[in-house]
Amino acid sequence: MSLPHAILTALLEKPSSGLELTRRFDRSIGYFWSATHQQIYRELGKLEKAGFIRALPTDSPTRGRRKEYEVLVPGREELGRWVGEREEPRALRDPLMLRLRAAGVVGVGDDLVEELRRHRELHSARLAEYREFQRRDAERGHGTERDRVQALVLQGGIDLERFWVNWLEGALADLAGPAPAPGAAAPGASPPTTP
Amino acid sequence: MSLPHAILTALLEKPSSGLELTRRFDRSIGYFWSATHQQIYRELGKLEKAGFIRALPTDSPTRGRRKEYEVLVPGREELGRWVGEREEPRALRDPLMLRLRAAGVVGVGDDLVEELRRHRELHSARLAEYREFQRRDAERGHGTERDRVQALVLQGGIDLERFWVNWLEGALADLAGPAPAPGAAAPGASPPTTP
DNA sequence: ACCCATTGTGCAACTTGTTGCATAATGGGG
DNA sequence: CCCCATTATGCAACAAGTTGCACAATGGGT
Repeated sequence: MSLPHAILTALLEKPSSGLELTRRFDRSIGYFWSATHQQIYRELGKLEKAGFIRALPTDSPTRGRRKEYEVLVPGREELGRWVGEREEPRALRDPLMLRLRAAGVVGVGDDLVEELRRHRELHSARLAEYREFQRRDAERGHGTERDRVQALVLQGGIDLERFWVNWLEGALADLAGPAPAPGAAAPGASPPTTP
Repeated sequence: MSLPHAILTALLEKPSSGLELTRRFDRSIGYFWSATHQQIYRELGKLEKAGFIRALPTDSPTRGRRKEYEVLVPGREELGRWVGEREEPRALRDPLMLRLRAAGVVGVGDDLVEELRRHRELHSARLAEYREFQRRDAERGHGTERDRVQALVLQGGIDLERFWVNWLEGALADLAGPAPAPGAAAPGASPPTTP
């Protein structure tokens, strides 16, 4: 149950409309918690009904109309409670590693190697982007706890991207190196499982 | 749509029953793709209906009875197709970083610091465990492509755990260092958002 | 005045993942 | 022989996340 709390955090950092939140979830917050606009609108509805947030009062109807939300006291309290909770680290779920493992059984094809390269580039680009954010943040210095914490989280994002780039680099080197069978890549080594 | 392919991979590596699969998903495979037994049984049903796997023939009813599955040719083909697919890296979703960021707004409490320490220990323990696997695997050497690929994936797991340990280490140092306000930890710095 | 791309909100249907529970076979201990 | 813990499969209800689409306002271009 993290999405509502992600939204509360975002709204506390800066009151926003649904679309604005969506945009922010594509940037800073989205680096470690992604969400589609649908999820966000739905959750905003629930949070409002629960009395955790409210839409800034406005005249006229709301449909198709920008609606800005702010966090109410109970919302802030709920967030504080949640921050102190105990929760197990969530089990990793990564399709790329899974595909690599599958390739160990059915054979590593050129497509997969290409895909590994592509991912390396993507992660590399993101790493550069994050580094740029870090550079800009550094100029303003981190005085408040909030600044320091955000810097920590950003550092986490950077380290994580670095992990991916390094690991993919190693994987590509390993796959290209030890078995450069001339001609085409060797398909599965064992005969079909089924008679 | 990764779960069915994770199961196909596991079954190709070694034909198993539902419960066995569940166990294996708690170990090697589960390091990068977790699944509960419910998910697995449901998916086994679907895969069988789709003609990708079959239960080894047996007399007598099946209820409460061990049922072993093996992959059929179409299943292997489907897996091969999937391995070559193009897929975007999945957006990260990590509650711990989220909580830290939330703490930047509502204040970093002792509970959260304790939680960070706990996670560091957990990741540290897992790192040790993976290293042990690696040591054991190294003895048998990696001859086949399959062995080499599994070693790569394991290396990924290790690097990832190492990332966590290091980052948490840094975070704890940073939180403990720069602002050791005597007495209790300072709660939220700014006044409530709402009047 | 009209078109239309953009911004913004939202519903509905679907897939995926989780939780709690029910039920059947099996084999060892008293 | 019966109890019961363990192994094993499974249903049902729910929660979370995704996809596709619909619709309303706005503002610039022509």
